[in-house]
Amino acid sequence: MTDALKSTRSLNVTEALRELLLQGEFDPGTRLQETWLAERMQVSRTPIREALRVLAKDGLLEYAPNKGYSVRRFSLEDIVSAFRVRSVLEGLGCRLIAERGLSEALRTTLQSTLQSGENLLQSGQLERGEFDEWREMNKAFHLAILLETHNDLLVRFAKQSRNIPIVFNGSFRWYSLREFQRAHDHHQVIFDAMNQQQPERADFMMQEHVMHAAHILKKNYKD
Amino acid sequence: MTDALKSTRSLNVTEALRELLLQGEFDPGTRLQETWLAERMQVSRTPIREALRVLAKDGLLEYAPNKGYSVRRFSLEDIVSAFRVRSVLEGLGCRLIAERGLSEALRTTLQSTLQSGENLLQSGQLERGEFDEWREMNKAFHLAILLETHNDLLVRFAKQSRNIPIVFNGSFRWYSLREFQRAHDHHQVIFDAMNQQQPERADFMMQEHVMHAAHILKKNYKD
DNA sequence: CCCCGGCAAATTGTATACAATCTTTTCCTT
DNA sequence: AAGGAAAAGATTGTATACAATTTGCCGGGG
Repeated sequence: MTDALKSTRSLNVTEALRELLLQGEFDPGTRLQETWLAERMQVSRTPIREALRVLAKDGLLEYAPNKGYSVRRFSLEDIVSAFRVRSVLEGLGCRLIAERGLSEALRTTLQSTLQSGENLLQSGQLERGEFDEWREMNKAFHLAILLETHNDLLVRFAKQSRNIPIVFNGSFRWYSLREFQRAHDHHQVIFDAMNQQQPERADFMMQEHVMHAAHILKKNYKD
Repeated sequence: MTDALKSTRSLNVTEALRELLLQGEFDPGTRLQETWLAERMQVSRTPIREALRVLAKDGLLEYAPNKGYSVRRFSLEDIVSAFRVRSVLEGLGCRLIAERGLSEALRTTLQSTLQSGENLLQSGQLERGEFDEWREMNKAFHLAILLETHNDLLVRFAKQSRNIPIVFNGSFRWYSLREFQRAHDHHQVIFDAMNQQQPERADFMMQEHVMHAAHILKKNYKD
């Protein structure tokens, strides 16, 4: 029996709370009281406390001994800094893949995501605010590269660097068709560079790609 | 009164346990039972559980719901991968500093650590296995650069990437005088590159510096 | 001999009681 | 009225009791 999806209240609460924080449900600076959360989540303080500690370690909450947890405030500078870190991490991922060459499996996966991107751009749906498919495609592209590196720490850090409210699911809300096209071009060049075993080019273009997203966010984000 | 150093049992246990793990006190794969740890640490299971969860998030322990925690096994490949990640992170740190130029404070700090390195190389103490001062100097050099970036995520990731047993305090045990000299040369070049605002060179040399340490470890580490 | 229910022991997960610390209010002093 | 100790309340930290789940063991059936 495939029971690999077993869980506990503590883990469930952690993910539920994370989602709330990423959605911006709580204003920055808000103090999160354990009893209040426990009541809201319909569990005791024990799993709440474990969740809070984990989320603080993830940088979403701030903690002071004997005083409790509060929602972290992310300045625009914090967010851009996080993008910069992510850019070198994902850049390294591309470099590692390019050095050893694309596996058949990864080539197939990436070509599939590129095709999805192509289709989405043709359909014109992207102008009507239907971002979900694009988001999914984009996530698949970036994650496939990361996983293929087989570098646990790289994957962990790259994932963690996206755990930021408002930004967590991409800044596509501000993308024009032109921007989607540019992102798609980036994806294609990155694929091409890895496919031709050009580590430097793959690394550089991925950094460019990530930092361009940061640039767009910087232009539109009002704090 | 300076009571900024207040703490809790949970935090103390976390750091104590982390230290034990980094020192290799427990064999990889060992299951860490809460009651056993609680007895050994002279506290109840509550702070133990919080510590275990944090250390699992740090990658030092593995966790399975309803089954508990066990000591993670680090293969040589895992360790080298972690070095590669750290190299690009610290490389980015140097790049950022070099781009904006050295602050007077950082220049002073780094020159001080370089002087310490010079003195240690002259004294010949390094051959007698007195690594503590070198370790301290090295840590000060790397940390000063990271902190000056004011990039929280970068600092957090770079610190976290060193949380690996056996390696956590440098692989100086295998350094010959020649190796210490080379490391010192690297430090000087990195400083020079940042001082002359040469981001590319600073980044590259820091990566070289970190990966050279990985190379030495790879040669000597028996698993 | 193997397998596999199922009971018993051990271990983790959760709730709750109690202790320690922090925060707020009160009320006295100046 | 301002300041500040001291008590009352609220909140976090820790221990422990209880529940749920897993693990080990035993015996019966194939």
